[in-house]
Parts: sequence; C-alpha cells; structure tokens
Amino acid sequence: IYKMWEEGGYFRPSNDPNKPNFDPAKKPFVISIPPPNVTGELHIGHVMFVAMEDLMIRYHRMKGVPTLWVPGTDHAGIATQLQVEKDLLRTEEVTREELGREKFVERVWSWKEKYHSIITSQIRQIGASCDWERERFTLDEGLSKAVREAFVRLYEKGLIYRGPRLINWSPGLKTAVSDLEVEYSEEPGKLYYFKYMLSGSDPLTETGEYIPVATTRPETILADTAVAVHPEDERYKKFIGAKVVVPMLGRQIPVIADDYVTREFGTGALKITPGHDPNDYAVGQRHGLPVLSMLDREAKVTETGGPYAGLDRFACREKLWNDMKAAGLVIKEEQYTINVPRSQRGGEIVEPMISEQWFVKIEPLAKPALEAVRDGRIKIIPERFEKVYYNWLENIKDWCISRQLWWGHRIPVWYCDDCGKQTCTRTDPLACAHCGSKNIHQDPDVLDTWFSSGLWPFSTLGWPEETPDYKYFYPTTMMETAYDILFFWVARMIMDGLEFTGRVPFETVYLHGLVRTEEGQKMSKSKGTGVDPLPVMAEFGTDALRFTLLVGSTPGNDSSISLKKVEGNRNFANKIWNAGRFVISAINSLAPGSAQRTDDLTEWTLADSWIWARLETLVREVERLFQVYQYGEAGRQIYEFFWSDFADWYVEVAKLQMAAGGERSFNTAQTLARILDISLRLLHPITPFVTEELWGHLRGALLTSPLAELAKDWPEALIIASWPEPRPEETWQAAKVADFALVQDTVRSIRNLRAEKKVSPARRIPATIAGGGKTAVLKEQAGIIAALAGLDPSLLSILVSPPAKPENSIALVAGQVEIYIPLSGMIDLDAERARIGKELAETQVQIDRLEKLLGSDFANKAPQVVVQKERERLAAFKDTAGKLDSQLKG
RNA sequence: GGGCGCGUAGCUCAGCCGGUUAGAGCGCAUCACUCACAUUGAUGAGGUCGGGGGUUCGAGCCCCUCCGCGCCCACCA
Repeated sequence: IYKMWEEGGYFRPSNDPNKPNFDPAKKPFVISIPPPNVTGELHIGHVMFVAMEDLMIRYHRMKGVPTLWVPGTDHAGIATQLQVEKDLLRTEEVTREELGREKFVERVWSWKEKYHSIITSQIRQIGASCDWERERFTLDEGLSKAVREAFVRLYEKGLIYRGPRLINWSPGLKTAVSDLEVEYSEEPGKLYYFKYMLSGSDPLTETGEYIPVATTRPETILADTAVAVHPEDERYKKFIGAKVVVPMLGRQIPVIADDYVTREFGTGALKITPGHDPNDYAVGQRHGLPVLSMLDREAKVTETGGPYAGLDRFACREKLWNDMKAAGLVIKEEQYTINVPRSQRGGEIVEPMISEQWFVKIEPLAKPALEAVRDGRIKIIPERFEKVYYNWLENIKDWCISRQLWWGHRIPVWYCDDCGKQTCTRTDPLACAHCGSKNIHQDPDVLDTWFSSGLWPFSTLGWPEETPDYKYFYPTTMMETAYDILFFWVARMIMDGLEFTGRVPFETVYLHGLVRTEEGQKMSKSKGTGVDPLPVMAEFGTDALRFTLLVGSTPGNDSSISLKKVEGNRNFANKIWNAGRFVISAINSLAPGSAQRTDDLTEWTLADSWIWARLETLVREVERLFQVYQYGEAGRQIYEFFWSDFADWYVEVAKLQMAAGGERSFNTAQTLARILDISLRLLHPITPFVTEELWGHLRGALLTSPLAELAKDWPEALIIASWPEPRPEETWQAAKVADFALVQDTVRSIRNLRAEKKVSPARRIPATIAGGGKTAVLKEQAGIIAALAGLDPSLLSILVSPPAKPENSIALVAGQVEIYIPLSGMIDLDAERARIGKELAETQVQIDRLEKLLGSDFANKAPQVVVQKERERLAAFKDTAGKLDSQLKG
C-alpha cells in the first residue's frame, strides 16, 4: 500500500506526467500541514492533525482527485534548540556559548536524524508516511533559498527595518521572544510605595517634599528617567517641571505631565522607565526622555545600576528596597495581584527590555490578508474564527523577527566595518555594496521560526522557482490545523502568500479543536499532561483511536479523550471485522457456478431492497456532510448504519435467506457483498486499516466465487478504490423502507412483550397478526417475523382482520397492525387493561396535540409539506387509538 | 477592559446555521453464550435542553437578560 502511495505521488508532487497523481486537467487537492515537531514528543493532539488530514486526503484520493500532502517540520524552531540544549547540558554539560554556532548546528542535525526515525515510525502507525530524504533536501536548500528571497524582497521594499525597540527578553533563552510567545499569569505580588524626593529635600526631615510613587518592580527605579503626573491633578500640579532625585543613585530626573497617568490608581504619580516598560517607552518617546537599561542579557544589573551592578534582578530588588528603607524613602508595601509575563517556552519571567531588533512592518501585509478573508477568497471553518482573525489583524503591531539563537535561518544582512552601512543580497556578499570594503560581517541573529513557516505553502513547492509543482499545486486547497495556531501560523501564511505570490496560499482553513485529557486539561509538554498515543493504539488499535478523534469532535470545539470511548470504538472495529467474516463465509458457501448476477428488482426480498435503500441514503448523506466538513456527523451515521441496520437487522435476515439456498442465497450473498463493499469504502477514510484488510479478503473471496463478476473491476487495494457515487433516491425506495420498518416494529413489540413477561428466549410462541392493509407484506415476511421474534411459524396466522378477537391473548399494537399473543396463565386482565389504557392515553395526548396544532395558524402558515406530514401522523395516531380502544373493550 | 465559546440523560458528548414524540456511547436494570461477533445480542428505565423574558404557526437552535464554567486578546504602574 505504501508503495502504491509513493508511486502515485501521494505525498510529494510528482513531476512525471505519466504518474497517476499528475493530471494537469484536474484541480488537485493539496493539504498543507507539518507532522509533529522535531523534538519527537508525540501526544494525541498530533494524531488528531494527521488523522484529520489523512481522512481528507483519502476521501479526495478515492474520488479521483489528484492529492498532495506536503509534510514539513518546525526545523528552524526554537523548540529544537531548547530540546538540544537540554540534552547537551544533561549529557555533556556544555552550554550554547561554549559550543559555538557551527558545532551546535552540527549537533542539532544529529539529533534531528534520531528524532526523524521516531516520528516516521509514529506517523506510519497512524496511516501516513513521510519522505524524509526529499524533505531534508527541501529544508536544506529549497527552503533556505525561499527564506532568503522573502527577506530580501521585504528588505528592498522597505518593509524590514532594524531599530531599538522594547521587546520581550527571555534571560534564560537569551533571546527576544514575540508578543505571542508571552503568556501572562496572575500571581500574588506586592505593590511597593516609596518617595520620590524633590531635589534638595531631605527625606529625614518633616519638611522634605516628595511625590509618592507605587511600583511592582522596584529594581526598575534604577533606570527611571522621569516621574509623570496627570496634568490636571491638583495634588501634583505644582511639581510639574521640577526635578526629583532617583533613590540611591542621586540622578536628577524631571516631573512631567501626561494624560496617560490615571489619577485614581496607586498614588496618582507614575515612575517612567522607558527602558523596561512598553507604556513608559511610549511616554518617553513623547517627552524626549533618554532610555536607560539597567539589565543585561542575563537579567543582571548593568552599570546604570551603580552600586547594584552585577546583581541578579530579584536580588537587586531586595537589596535596593532594604537600602531605601534605611534611607527613609519607603512608605509601605501592599499585597497585590500582578499579571506576570512568562515565556511560553520554559515559563521564566520575561523582561521588557530595550534592544536592537529586526522588524517587519506589518500593516501593508495585514491589510490584504484581511481582505482575502472578508471577500471570501479564504474561508475559515468554523466561521466564528473569522472574527477572531479580523480582530487580531486589525490591531496587529510590527513583527519582531530576530532571535538570538544559533539554530535557524540567519538574517542575510552584512554590516560594513568601515562605512557602517548594511548590505542585504540574495547571495552572500564578499564586499560592502556601498563602499566596497571587504571588512564585513553578518548579523549574528536568526529569524523567528514563523518567518520561514509562513512561507511554507509555497516554499515547499519550489518557490521562488516556477517549478512544475508550484505551478500545478499552488495555491493549495486546504489548511488544516488546531485553532490555537491561527495567529502564529495561519495568519502569517496568508500575509506571506499574498505578498510573495500575489495569491492566497489556500482556499479553506479548517480548524479542529484541541484534544484534552480526560480531566479536560490542555495537553502540554511542559505540564507533562500529554497522552502518549502509542500505548492507546497498541491496546485498542489505531482505527479505534482515529475513529474516536475524528467522530468524537466537531470543528473548532475541544474534545476530551477518554479510554472508554476508544474502547467503544475498538468494539466497532471488531464489529466490522466480524460482520465481514460473516459476509465472506456466506460468499464461500455458494455452490460454484450456480447462478448469474441479477439486477432484477423482483428477485430481491424486502430486506434486500430496504438495506440497499438505506445504504443509498447513507451515501448521499455522507457525501453531503463531507462537503460541509461535518466529518463527525458523517462518521456517526456510518456507525449507526453499519451496526444497527446492517449487522443487527440485515445480517440476521440474511442468515435466513442464505439458508433458503439456490437463487435466494446467491442474491443474498451478492447483496451482503455489495453493502459491505460500499460500507467499507465509506469507512475507509476514518478507519483505514481494518477496512483495507477486510476489503482485501472480501475481494479475494468474491474473485474465487460465482460472484466474481462483482469484483472484476475492483483495484488491488481499497485505498485506490473509487468513492461510492451518490445517486438520487428512486421511487420504490420509500415504500420498501416503510414496509421493513413495519416488520421491525412488529418484531420489536413482540420482543418487548416477551421481555416484560419473562418469556424464555428459547420458547417458540404462537401469534395472530391482524395486518389490515399491510397483510400481504406481512405474510410475505412471516418467516422473518417468526424467526426474529421467536414465534412458532406453524402457529402464526396473519390475517387482514381476525373473525373474532383471540381468546386469552395479549393484544399489541404496532403501527397499523395488531398482534395477539395467546399466553395462557400469563395474562393478568387488570394489568393488561392498565397497560393498554396507558398506551391509549399517550396516544390521545398526541392526537390532542396534533389536532390543536392543525387547527391553529400552523395549517395556513407552515409549508404544506410539513403540514401534510403532521396530518398523516394524526391519522396514524387515530388509527392506533381506535385499535387500542377496541382492545380495551374486548 | 475587549472578544469568543460552552451549559442537553448519572457521565462524555451529537443535534449538520427554525419543522416528527430531542439522539448516541458509556454507566445502570432484566434476560440470553445453538448464532460472524460476550470486544455480543434482546429489552428497559432515565432529559420541563442552566433560569427568566421575547420573536414565530412552530425555539434545544434566533433576540434580550441573568447565573455558572472555560478560552483567546490587551496588559495601568
């Protein structure tokens, strides 16, 4: 099977027009998604991705659409670096700095190989495959080229700039992280109140004038460059323009007025630290304040901090505060809940710091990206995420793209040591483009993971080259991912796609929900709450896990994985297998060379017609649901059909029909085979393994049977078989379905009675059935009714209406028929009267309800189809009520 | 502070963007291993769809409001 996929260009674009997957005349289905990340840690959430995409791919594949599933990795990811650093530290006690870039990168590649083998085996087990050889080629050469091209283009358009900006600094990782990578958590903290003394005032005297200020991060006092008050604040108005003294440092800074200050909060006066707070930075820009930095790359105090230089940020906080206490500058401390910014990767507290970084001007990219979704060129499923998308893009800030790491695409900018200017080119420059000096050095930073990932839909297809792959497969069709990555990745791919290719990168974004643990927790590596799918697959089977994930979820909604559910779906897989075994044994039991295939309706029994009609309805429904991405509902309907209709009812009837032998058994085996075949095709995208295996056996059995004709055109494997064609409903179908439903109702009500009266299942009982208008149908089905309801066929009489009510019988009403079961010694007249009376009352409630409904405006205003349906139901209830009434009297 | 989602049977969730008497799985109760399947079959109990109001011939679904959860974004010292 894998070989067929590969030869069919299942995963990679195939440039060979002779290969079956490459049909220039057909619009291909392309899905864009990376497999699990390179750190090799896999949890069930990853299975969700791959299973959902595999479903989509298989479905289109079976429909004859050329398909392509482009795998990628987060090859340049910070996660990779962290993982490797962790391993290095553990095994060799070497730090990033000690190793140096070159050796470090080499080491990462060696880890990457190791992880790939894990990932590959894991992906294979859930029904996919990856061509890592080509992948690696693409990553090493093709993608790097694309990233370079993208950067240079933006640079040349003036959309990339370098500047001092306040960024989120991660002291542990020693790199900038983007706003999106920062998470805030509410934690207990303190609000520190202290005195900003007016210049010349003495804190230790009564007359010392000061401005009270509150802060949550006292250590940043060392980098304060102003104190701000509201311009209208009566308390502090008089100080505006005056100078105050920075505690312990003695620097003089101005008191300024700014609307930004909230008079009601804290003391109403605000210390301004442009170097360590984004809002203060903005205030500082407005007032032309200097920017001081009191922390270095490792979050240790710089020389700005004077006597505190060299201290860790938290140690500094403590010492400074104690010193201030001693100096009489402290007012009070207050318990206060603060929002602490923490790094998404690692969890340490992030410091806002001023730093030279590279940025992308985002607005020119964001506008077209907004338009693309607004005008419907890109559709997001479920729709509500479009609002989230708009909201984010409308308020987006420039994107910090530089990272101070080794592992990643390096920023292709060289600085001239002589003239100081920048050179940014598509190939590595040997000299400065401005002065020709050969004293140039490359920027040490690498690009944010998402810079390269954003190019992914086209960079993997060969862009910027106009390769055949790119021309044929781009734009892609479907982007399938979890909703939590909408901003990180999806939005950036859209922006990049429009910017670099002028086209949307994909037409549809399908967002699945997050898979949570049984307790509803988010699966997370750092919290250790991830559920390893491999043991689950080992215990219950991959199909069971896939079915659980795909059918147990609705687009964009989270779902909890529970082993109970997986177990239930394992049972379903088992049911498929066993039903299949039955069908195959039925085929094998046919006498060789007996009869010919027939399409003559009259040769079919009611059950044959019924199951066929039900199946055709199912095919139509599944197709409709797949079109609107309702995979879960489609799966549920297939489950329902296969278990309840096919296995519980049709197979039971088929046993009787097989026993009849001759033509009947021949036709029955044929129906069993055809229903099973199509069911397996419908199920294949969801549970590929059991269906593939079983279908192979089915095909083998058919080909060596008198029914060989049936499987003559089937391909060698289900994965390349065709998808069932939905057909319009035929006129005979509704009547057959209704007739069989009557048989089912009759059987059920007898079974019900037997259970209630505790009649042994082994005991064959007599019955008289008054069939009314349906007598002919029931007579024809007498054998089935008798067998399924445990009746004695020789004591079963089916009449239009019995000449007299049978004596000593329990009377049942099932739809249009009345059933009399003589059960001597088991009849309690009072109890029977009560039972029938209760049924009659329930029926009467329905009659009253419907009469009222039909007597209201409903009859005039509702669509006539709906009204007609209600009228028919009313008639049926009246019929039932009449029968119950006469039974009560009898 | 802004936005989004959820609340349906004891539990976990469907209910496909207004149309039968609201469904499934698990769990529970009773019965049955001659049967392709005990990873099974048969039968049954169980819900005033979070509360209130409104629109409509008709509301689990649409509108308003309240209550209880959860998530995302922004980050006022």
